[in-house]
Amino acid sequence: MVRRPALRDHIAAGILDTAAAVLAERGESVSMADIAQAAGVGRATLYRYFPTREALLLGLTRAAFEELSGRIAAAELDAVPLREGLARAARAFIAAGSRYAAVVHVGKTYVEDPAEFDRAVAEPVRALIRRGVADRDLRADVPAEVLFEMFTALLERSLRLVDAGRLGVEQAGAVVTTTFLDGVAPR
Amino acid sequence: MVRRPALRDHIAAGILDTAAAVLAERGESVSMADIAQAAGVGRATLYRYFPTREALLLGLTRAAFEELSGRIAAAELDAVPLREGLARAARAFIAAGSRYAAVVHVGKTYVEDPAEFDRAVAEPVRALIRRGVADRDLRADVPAEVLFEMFTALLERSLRLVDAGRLGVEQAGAVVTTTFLDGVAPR
DNA sequence: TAGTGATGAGACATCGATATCTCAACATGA
DNA sequence: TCATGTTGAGATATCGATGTCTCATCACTA
Repeated sequence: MVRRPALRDHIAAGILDTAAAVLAERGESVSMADIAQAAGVGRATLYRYFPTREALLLGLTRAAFEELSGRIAAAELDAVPLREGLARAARAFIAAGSRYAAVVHVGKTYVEDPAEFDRAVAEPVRALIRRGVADRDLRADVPAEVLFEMFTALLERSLRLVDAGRLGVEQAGAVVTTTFLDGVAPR
Repeated sequence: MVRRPALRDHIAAGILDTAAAVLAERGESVSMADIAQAAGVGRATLYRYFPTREALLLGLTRAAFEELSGRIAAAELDAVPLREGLARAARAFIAAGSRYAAVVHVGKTYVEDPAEFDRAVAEPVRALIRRGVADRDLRADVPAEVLFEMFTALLERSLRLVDAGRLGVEQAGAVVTTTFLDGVAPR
């Protein structure tokens, strides 16, 4: 049985998806045995695809980076008004789902190139917020960095609610954007 | 040297404070050796005060519960307007500092009585938000549970910024309350 | 100063997780 | 059917962390 490389890649991707879901749900403490069981493969097989735990985490963050950087680039955040940009950014992260959630859990320990990750994923959102402050579309009494942290805080919590089935994908993006910009008190 | 029980308790409290700070900063993966070193005591001494890791985590969540439940009770959230209540709740959690942050990191795994913790700490805030929705002081197009999650998301992120020295204690409470209620776009 | 008790350092056993290896069973293609 | 290659299960070595123990040292007190 000369299994095609494509099939092998497909299986590896499936394992990564499962690993992302398990990591996002139960945190970094999940073992290789846990991941193998969740993915429905033997532990030895898991090691054939990812020779070390580190390799698996690197593959995971790599997949998240590729998904997120692509979506953020496609969102063209610098070409649309602030509100639309924030909505697009929120949808991009929420669409990445547990891939991004897993990276948040694990931290940037296993990101291959943290500077590149920051440049392609976080920085466009930061730039959008800085522009909002400069255009007086955002409060200037709080540093733009703090506004960025508040936005990602809402985003990450919404993502967890989506994964837990407590919030729809469509709603999540809207809740994040409107809460961030307008707050939850009726105007 | 017949050391007084009071002194022993004081040392134990100091160890818990250090453990809370280390856990809040580096997550649940910190070892007993890490905590002992951070607290400036020998590893054997640490085990004399807390015979197991579980005992230490239990002591930690217990201290956080006592601090938080006291502050929440004193805040009398049901006796003040919504905005003031949210501000008081935010200040209560921020004042607890790394004690609360550590519990967030560890989860409720080591909370002695999760139901009691919820009743005395989370539920008063939930009730405040439900009242806000009922009084039409808060948006009704999103479940109160989701509003609660957004509030705690902002709160926990602000707490981390305070611990990291990127936000002042006074500012943090104001940022959480105003962002949650009014958003960050100028009205 | 002598005695009591706490401390820190280090040795040690144990446990769980990572990582490696072998082997029997199985699926696919010739 | 046969050969090839993949898989799962289990045995094993290794490693780090937990938890236990001893002992020399030190601080405080009588």
